[in-house]
Amino acid sequence: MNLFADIRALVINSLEAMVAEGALPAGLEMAQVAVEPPRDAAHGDMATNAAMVLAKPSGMKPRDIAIALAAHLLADPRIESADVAGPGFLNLRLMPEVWTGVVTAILGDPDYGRSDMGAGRRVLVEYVSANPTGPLHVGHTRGAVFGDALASLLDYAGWDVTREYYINDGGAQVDVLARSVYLRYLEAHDLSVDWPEGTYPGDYLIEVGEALKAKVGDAYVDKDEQVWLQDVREFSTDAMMGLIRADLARLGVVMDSFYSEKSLYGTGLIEASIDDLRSKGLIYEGTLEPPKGKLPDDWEAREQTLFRSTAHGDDVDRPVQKHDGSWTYFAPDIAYHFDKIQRGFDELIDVLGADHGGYVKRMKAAVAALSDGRVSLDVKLTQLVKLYQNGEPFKMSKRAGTFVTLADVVEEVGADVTRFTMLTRKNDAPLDFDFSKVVEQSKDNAVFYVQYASARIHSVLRKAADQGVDLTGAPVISDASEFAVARKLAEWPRLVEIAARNNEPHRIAFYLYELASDFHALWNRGSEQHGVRFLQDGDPEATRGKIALPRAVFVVISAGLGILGVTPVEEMR
RNA sequence: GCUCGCAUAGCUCAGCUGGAUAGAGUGUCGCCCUCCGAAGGCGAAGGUCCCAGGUUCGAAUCCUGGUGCGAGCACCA
Repeated sequence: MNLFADIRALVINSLEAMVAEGALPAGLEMAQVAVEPPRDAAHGDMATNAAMVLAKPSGMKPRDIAIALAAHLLADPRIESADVAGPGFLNLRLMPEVWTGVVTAILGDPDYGRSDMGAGRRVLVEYVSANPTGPLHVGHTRGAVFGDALASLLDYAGWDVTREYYINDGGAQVDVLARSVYLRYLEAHDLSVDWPEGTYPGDYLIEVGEALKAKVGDAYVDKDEQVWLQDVREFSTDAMMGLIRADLARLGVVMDSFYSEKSLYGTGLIEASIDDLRSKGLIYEGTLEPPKGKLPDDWEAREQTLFRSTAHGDDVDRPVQKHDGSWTYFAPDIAYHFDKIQRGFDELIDVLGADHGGYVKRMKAAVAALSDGRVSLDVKLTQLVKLYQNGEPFKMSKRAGTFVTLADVVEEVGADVTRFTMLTRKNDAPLDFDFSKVVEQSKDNAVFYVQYASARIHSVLRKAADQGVDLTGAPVISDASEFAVARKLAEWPRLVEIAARNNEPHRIAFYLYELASDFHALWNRGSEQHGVRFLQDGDPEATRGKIALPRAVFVVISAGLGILGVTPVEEMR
């Protein structure tokens, strides 16, 4: 059930009835008619802009439309009052039974809030996709949490979701990794080595070097690179992906698939994707203009194979082949997205770090060209995470190879706290992550505040059960603070759709905070008004009616936290 | 120089498809525990929604032009 959708349908039906009886002209576009929660609760339960939206196309005054519409709406048993206000808003107040009905509906439907908005369309969410050269760090963590929650959100809203990790195992950085592991391998043989610029001296490679020794013995000692590079490269990337999978597991992130860049080579897929573009007249040999502003010292005009990305909104055309004929990094990316399209996805979402912002236009151009505009690509950029400890910037060691890892963060504060906290900011806003703050038990900390509501609900239900109360009763609500909670619960399905439409899972986190706030207010109301307390001493039947509402709150908190990948707690520790 | 993102209360941030008197936390100042978990609640004060134009019944939101901050700008990924 979606109360806002139901009432909107009622408004539309009423408007159509007005058309039928000649009170409104035929052929009006109703898409802009909205039914929303009013900003100010004093205005009522819901408001519609129908009269204002239709005033111009119908050539009528907003108030006249609103008054006529109000008369129709009042005939519905759910509508208690309909008042014209402001420039032509129609403020609706719903009958108390409607809110009781919302609570009843939630208790009868564990999937309350799920939507079919996605209509089963297939969406691929690509996220993390960190280079397989080391463990995941904080920046990756945000991308992992965001992408995972977004994927869950879209699933909840009716999309057919695939979660995928693109392994950049085809480029030069993997050679660097292999050489670094080789040096650790030599060290494992007690040989002393130099660490040249541009290698990865991280401690996490020590055991990889030792593992390599265990596998091949001294077969690669004092041998030319061409002997061992290919094998060590494969061995190392496998080891790194093992680390990364373990990191993802710590966070509770489970991918549906890992897609290897290397697997693109030798299959003809790169060639096929470029040929596809060529057949559309979008590939040509040419020379790029030098970049404006500061000119690189070694810049010189070179003829390259270029993709005419400007035909699809990019600023300049992009090279897909270097001057020497080898592919640029962009070519396998085109091929990878070509493959996504061929696998039949209707929508693509790439979650990238903000430092990849310059890459967005060309990739959108490629997807638009390859799919002839049929497949959409939305690129979500996650901004930096700044670490703090007690309000002070958290000092990271500058020593090469050491940084704050995902594992460090999760070990320090836990996966639930990490996930929720990283979703309390919009993806494109920088995030301050204070190790002390995020585990603090105060309402300043959204994770705690929401979990506290969950714990209180369980506390009440435990006590009720101890008193022998049947926990399955129908709701009995009457106080304003109870209706406030019910109204907030009614917004849940609508909120899910808004969040999904915008690909913005942070809205779920903010909603849960608001719901928790209304719940805590209700809780305290019980201090003054014993009649609204959940536990009605010596009256099991009354308690039964009162605990229905917190049970419904928990259904929604549980669903919301589920989307964020956070487990609701039953008690605070 | 160009592109993208951001700019909202002292501070940290929300703000839906354009909607009414722009919200929350924090901080400041008042209240509220004989009572289900006070780890909480209620209230007060606090605003040039960066600036200037434009679109329209209506703009924090959309458009144009500025300002400031961040990120990125051929042959690396």
